[in-house]
Formats: sequence, structure tokens, C-alpha cells
Amino acid sequence: MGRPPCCEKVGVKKGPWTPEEDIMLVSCIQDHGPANWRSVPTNTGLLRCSKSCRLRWTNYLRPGIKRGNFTPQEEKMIIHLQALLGNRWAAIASYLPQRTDNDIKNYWNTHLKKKLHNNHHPQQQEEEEGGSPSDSPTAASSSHKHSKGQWERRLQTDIGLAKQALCHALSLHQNSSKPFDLHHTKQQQRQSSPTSGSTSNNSSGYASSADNIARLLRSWMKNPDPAHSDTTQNSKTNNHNNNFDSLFSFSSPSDAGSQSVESKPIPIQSNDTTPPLSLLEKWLFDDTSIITNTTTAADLINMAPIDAAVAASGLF
DNA sequence: AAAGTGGCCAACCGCGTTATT
DNA sequence: CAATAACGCGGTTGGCCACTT
Repeated sequence: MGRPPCCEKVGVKKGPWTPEEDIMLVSCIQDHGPANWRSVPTNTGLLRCSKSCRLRWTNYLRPGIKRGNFTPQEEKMIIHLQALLGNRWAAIASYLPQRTDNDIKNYWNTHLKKKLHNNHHPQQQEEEEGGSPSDSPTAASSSHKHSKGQWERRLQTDIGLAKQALCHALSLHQNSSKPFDLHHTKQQQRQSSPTSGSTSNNSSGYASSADNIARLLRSWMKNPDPAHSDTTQNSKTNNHNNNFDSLFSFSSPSDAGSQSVESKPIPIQSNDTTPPLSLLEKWLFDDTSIITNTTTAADLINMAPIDAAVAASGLF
């Protein structure tokens, strides 16, 4: 009955990924695409469960991921969207295609919460800390929580995501066909952040996953000793600069936007096209636009995905 | 210079939903 | 239709690193 197990539970490795494992995973995904995670451990020989592989890919290795410092615009978007959607990080991440939900979640927990603490009075601070995730809205959403149930809010956003997916599907007629993946859909919506490509100067040194992998490969080729191969360490300390830039067709950081897995169906963004500000973005970037009533919030929820889709359609 | 402390983030865990047999 | 596992998401944690004392 049912499906066969994805992987043996015994002998599964946990903990930080090594560059070798990253390379094996990327190589596998290049060959088979980011689908059917169940088969990934088998195909790669990795002693990781499929779940771990998927997580590693979506949060770290996937092309188009921007790492490092968040821009003020991104901050504002996160703050506004969190107020609107609650801790639905995946939904929030859909508006920041270059950021992973995990990244946004971490940034919220480590930076933005504190920032808001400093700006809010004590009552709100307590609410933010004490409330459960899904019903811990900030002032904006709490103001209309009685008139608009959480389930309804969620439904509305899910409908929005469905619309985005539809938009993506329709856009495939004009694009090369790709296996559908929500993250890819997200990427294609608005792949031209004003700051994309510029974050390579940041402290983390990660502008994109192509860059990530190139760095991993460089450091690994220089020092294949597993004892030195902890990814976390490398990601923060390695700045080697030899000529091992493009194994697996990954290009150098400078052209990461045009990049990456050449032969495989991984959507690539164009870094030099900047879509016009959507209505949503205008609202998000406008500090003075606070949701004051149910109608406004509902309108925004209804408008946003369509608006985002319209903005996204300009990219295809 | 060493020890202590807190911040940050990658990865894991658990749960709800979806897909497959 | 039921059982089971995969998938996806949000919450939590462990460990590294930087800063402070």
C-alpha cells in the first residue's frame, strides 16, 4: 500500500553539508531537474534523505538566490507583508523571489523584530512576542482580525498564489518549457530587483548560488580535505580566486544572472531589466500607507497577486 | 589574551496537505 | 476509499563567530 519509503531512515547523514555533497546534489539536479526528490539520494549516492536534499537546494544551492544584506526596500516589503500575512514566510517569499522563506524568516527573527521593538510601545512588543505565529499580527492586521478571519485571509492569498501559478503557466508558451516549481514561478515574477548583482560586495560574499557553488568548488579543489570542508565555514571565510569558475556550466559571479545551469530547465532571471513598480510595491514601499480598515486590507490582498502577475508578465 | 555572552544562520523537526498505490 | 509516504511550510535549535568584559 501507499508509496515506497523515500529513503532508509538508518544511515542517513545529518548536519552541515560539505562541498562534495553540494556538488553531487547540483550535478544530479542538473541531470534530472529539481523534481522527484525521492530519487535524488539514489541518483547521487548521497547519504541524505530526500527532504534534506530538497531543503539544501531550495534554501542554498538554487540559482537566483540572493544572499547577504537585505535592502531597505526588501525590509519594508517584509514588514508590510508580515503585517498583512502573518508569519507565512513562503507567501512573503513569493514577493521576494530572490530570497528564500528561511532567509526571510531568519531575517525577521533576528533583525526586523528588534527594529520594530525599538519603534513600538511596550504593549505591542508583548503582543509580538507572546502571540502564536499565525495570529500574531502587528498593529495593522490586528486591527481587523475580528472582521476578517485568518482562514479567509489565508484563502485569499492562496488564491493569489494560484493566480500567479496560472500566470506562470500561461507564460510558458513564450518561454522554454520547464518543470513547474513554485520557487521558479516566484523567481520569474520579478527577477529584477534593483539591487540584484550588487550584493556581491556584502559581507557574506554570496551574490547568487552560482557564486556559491563556484566558491565551494574553488575551495574544495584547493583543499579537498573534508575536515576543512564545512560549508558554513567556507561560506564565510573563503575568498579564493583561481580560475575554476564554471564547472557544471556555472558562470562567474559577474554574470550570474545569465548563468547557471545551461542545459537544464532552471529559470534564469535577467538582472538588467527592472519592471515598473507595481501598485503593490508602491504600497509596500510607502511608509505612510498603513492598513487602517478591513476594506483596504482585503483590497490589497485581492489586488496584489494580479498586480504582481501583471508586473511579472512584463518579464516574459 | 582568555573567557563569557549574544547574534546569526543553516539545518532539523513536526505537522498539515497532497499524491500515489 | 484507505493507507502510506512525499511534499511543503513554519517553528526551533545547535554551532560557529564576533564582540565585550
